[in-house]
Amino acid sequence: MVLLLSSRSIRASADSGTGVSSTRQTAVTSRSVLPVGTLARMPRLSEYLLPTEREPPADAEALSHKLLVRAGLVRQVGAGLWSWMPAGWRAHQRIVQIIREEMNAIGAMEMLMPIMQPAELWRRSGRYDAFGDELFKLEDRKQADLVLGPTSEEVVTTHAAAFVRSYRDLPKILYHFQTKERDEPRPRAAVLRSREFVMKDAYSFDRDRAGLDVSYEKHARAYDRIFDRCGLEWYSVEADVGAMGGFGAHEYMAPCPAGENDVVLAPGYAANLEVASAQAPHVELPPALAAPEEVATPGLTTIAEVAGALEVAEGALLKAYPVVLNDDSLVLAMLRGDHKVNEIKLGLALGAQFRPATAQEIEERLGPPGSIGPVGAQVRILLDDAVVADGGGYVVGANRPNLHLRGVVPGRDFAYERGDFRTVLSGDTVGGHAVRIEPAIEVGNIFKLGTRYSVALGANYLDQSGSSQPIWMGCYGIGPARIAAAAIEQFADASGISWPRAIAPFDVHLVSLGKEGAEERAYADRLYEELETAGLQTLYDDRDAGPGEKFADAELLGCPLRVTVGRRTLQNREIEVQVRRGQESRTVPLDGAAATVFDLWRETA
RNA sequence: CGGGGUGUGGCGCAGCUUGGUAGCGCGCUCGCUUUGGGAGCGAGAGGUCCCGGGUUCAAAUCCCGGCACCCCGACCA
Repeated sequence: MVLLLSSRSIRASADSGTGVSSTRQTAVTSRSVLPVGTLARMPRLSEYLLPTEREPPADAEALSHKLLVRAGLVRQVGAGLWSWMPAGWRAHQRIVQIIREEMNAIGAMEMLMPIMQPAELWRRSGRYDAFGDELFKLEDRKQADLVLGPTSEEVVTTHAAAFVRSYRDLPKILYHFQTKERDEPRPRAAVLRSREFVMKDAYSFDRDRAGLDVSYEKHARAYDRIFDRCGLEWYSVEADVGAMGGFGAHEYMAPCPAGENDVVLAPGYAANLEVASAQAPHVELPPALAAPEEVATPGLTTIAEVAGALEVAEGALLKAYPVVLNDDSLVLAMLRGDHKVNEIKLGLALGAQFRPATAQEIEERLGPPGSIGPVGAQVRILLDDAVVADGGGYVVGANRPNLHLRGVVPGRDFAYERGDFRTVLSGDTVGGHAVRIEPAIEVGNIFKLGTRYSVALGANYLDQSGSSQPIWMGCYGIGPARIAAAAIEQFADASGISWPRAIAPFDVHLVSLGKEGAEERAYADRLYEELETAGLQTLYDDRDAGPGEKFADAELLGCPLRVTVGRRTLQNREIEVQVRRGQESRTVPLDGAAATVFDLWRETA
């Protein structure tokens, strides 16, 4: 019953005040099928705009891109600019409604802030420059600087500064669904990464860090419910707090082939590859020598070449990664030859911003690039945790041309600090379990901002002792379009999309076979009314088209149930119901069909 | 920003090397037939060949410049 009610509330919001429904009503009325004044109904396909295509666009790569276009859900306007077609927008709106309900359930208040924002706010927060070229900038007729908001921290914090006076005004959670504008360097895969997209962004305001933790937890629970209700396969992972600083962050990831992030997974463990840590498998080392021994490696500069020539595992080499910090000091990061530097983790390990050293800096301070190493180097050395000192000897660069050293023992032959800054590899372990790494798309994130914006924009309150304190903030985003794309990626099959029930454009795709005026049509017309009355949002394919075309379109669009009214089953006073996910069909009696279909619908995923 | 690629009817493509008045499949319109897996026959409509300049008697085709879009990488709340 709860499901029924919620589906009705979605329908009401999806249909109110749209041009589509009024156009449809006019069309329907002119056909004298429904009396004037009847509640807006679900569409008949003969009157609906569902521009399906037999072939995907030539430039589409990702499955969700191909299917979104083929199923008539989106159309491209420009690079990273997409229109949602009516059926696609219905799916999007259902996702929005789920998010809205769960946000409201944690006491968040929906509002709306403008896309266009004064540049001044962004200058005050420091992000006018920090955001870089991704920020759309423009001028109005008075030459005042404006930006198109990629997000709304500045605006919402400004409001908080104006409205929050006392600790009694806190906590608060505000959110909106608003179009975001980002001049992405590389839009891709239709709505997966676009330059303009709708985002739900929420902002929490608390008295202190403990309060922020509570708001953050509320969002984490709301997000769990949102992604579950959307029918996605998902997990939350610890995330990099990034350039924005902050006190903690989680990303909500939906695994799918077109995903842009790599996620490291093991039982009880999930992390973005950017920050993941794991145990590396042991590597066989040649025995340590009494002292490092020079070995000629003429012309050999890569790990593979040196390892091959010396007949040792690549992991028995130590790779040197020289970086220069802000204070111009050079640090030599050393890790196993078979590992790769993770620059985000390296930054965390160094506790400082850095850049790779230039060839000239390497030459001047260490030796010839290609055979640099730690022994005798007069620089700070950071040794990766995966480099173990268990009696074996490593091969390292000698800081002289065409020479390496072997039998090298860290600690004995060079001093070092420890750090974890390598990129986790498939086959590494966490808690004894091998990790797997899979692509995923980020569908949402939660982020403890702290006081960065409140301090910059003067959002303070008076605490119980009457002293002024900055508000503690968190921000929480979700991209409905990405949820739609991820759902398509996760559940599509060879025939097309297979929507999770809760976010499908329609609940039922009703197909009537036989031409206009045939017996099947009369039964289908009646069933259409009954399905609507039962509370099922039904797309009725009443077109004068062949069965193959109708079935193909229904499976492409991917509503949870396809109901077919055709002569073959009608002979036995039955209709056919196909469950889209798995494509299993069954017949059900014509009498009471709507109720049976409703029950079947409730059982779908 | 680096590398690669593509722009020809609504969609997918051929034609370009070797210049000569633009073609195929699907879709669309009309008629008839057909109706449980993108059906058949017939008749049609629809194109500034991305834009600008140049060469030439003649440019989709050759040359120069530009724009747009896609893919890989870098970047990315």
